[in-house]
Amino acid sequence: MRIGELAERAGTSTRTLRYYESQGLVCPRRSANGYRIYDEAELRVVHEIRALLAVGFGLDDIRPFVACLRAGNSSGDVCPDSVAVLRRKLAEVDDYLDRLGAVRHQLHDQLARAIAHREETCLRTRSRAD
Amino acid sequence: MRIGELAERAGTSTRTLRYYESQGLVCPRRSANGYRIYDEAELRVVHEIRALLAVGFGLDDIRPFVACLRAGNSSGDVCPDSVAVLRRKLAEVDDYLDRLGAVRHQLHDQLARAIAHREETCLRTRSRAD
DNA sequence: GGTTGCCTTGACGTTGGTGGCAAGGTTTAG
DNA sequence: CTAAACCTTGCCACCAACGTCAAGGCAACC
Repeated sequence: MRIGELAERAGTSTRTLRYYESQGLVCPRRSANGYRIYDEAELRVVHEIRALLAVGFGLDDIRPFVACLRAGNSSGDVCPDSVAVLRRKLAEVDDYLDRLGAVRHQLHDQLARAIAHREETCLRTRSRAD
Repeated sequence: MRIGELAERAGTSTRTLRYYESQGLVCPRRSANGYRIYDEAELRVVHEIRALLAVGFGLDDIRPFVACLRAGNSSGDVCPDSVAVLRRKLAEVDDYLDRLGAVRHQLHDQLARAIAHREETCLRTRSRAD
């Protein structure tokens, strides 16, 4: 399979696939004329990459998962390095959830105060108009 | 007050203040030699900018708050445009919290499955070693 | 042999909020 | 007089994951 077909089957672009290759995530062999040739396993690798990217991982975080798949495992999750990344990412997400909750709280209060202030001003304006 | 003093008092850099000016958020007058001259009100404006940036706003979102302060209000929050931005941002944060919660859930499951798979494999390996 | 459609590499653009440097003018202190 | 400490404008670098364009090679079909 050449790059165009892989891109279509993986739901991405040829540019993206070449980028992943430049980042060492996929390593296709080349045909005599220099075209990239991919096998079915690479399709699964690209799917893994896309899935993890969608969750919010960076390409660096994804590298262990790809290595795990390429080592012959049925899932990219099961190798120690992958598990370590999963743990770290879970902790990061928990941390971010906390901070975002605090921001939500602050925004909520700020909004409530602003609205209260506006209604108060509005009432004063009306009473002056009476 | 000149740019260096304002930067120090606002806890930021001169580079940043010049950037805010290029974005139309602060408009200092100039002394005879071309130096930027800021008054105390600008310090409060910069504090407002920094506070909102810290919450995750972009400079575009902040513009109404600065205009509100500059219109003579004691708080940048109380003008209609500011309230609209606060509402929108609160909705965005709520939305992001939802998605991040879903991601957390998925990560948690993925991690649990990976660990279960590893323990299972480990048991099989041990039983073979017996 | 010309067109079409693949493929190649290379290089620049995007987004936001700065950091850093260059090359120069100003002011103040010693 | 000069050194230090300000200030000015302007431009490049950064991070990430690509998009987009350029200039060209290769393959297949009419």
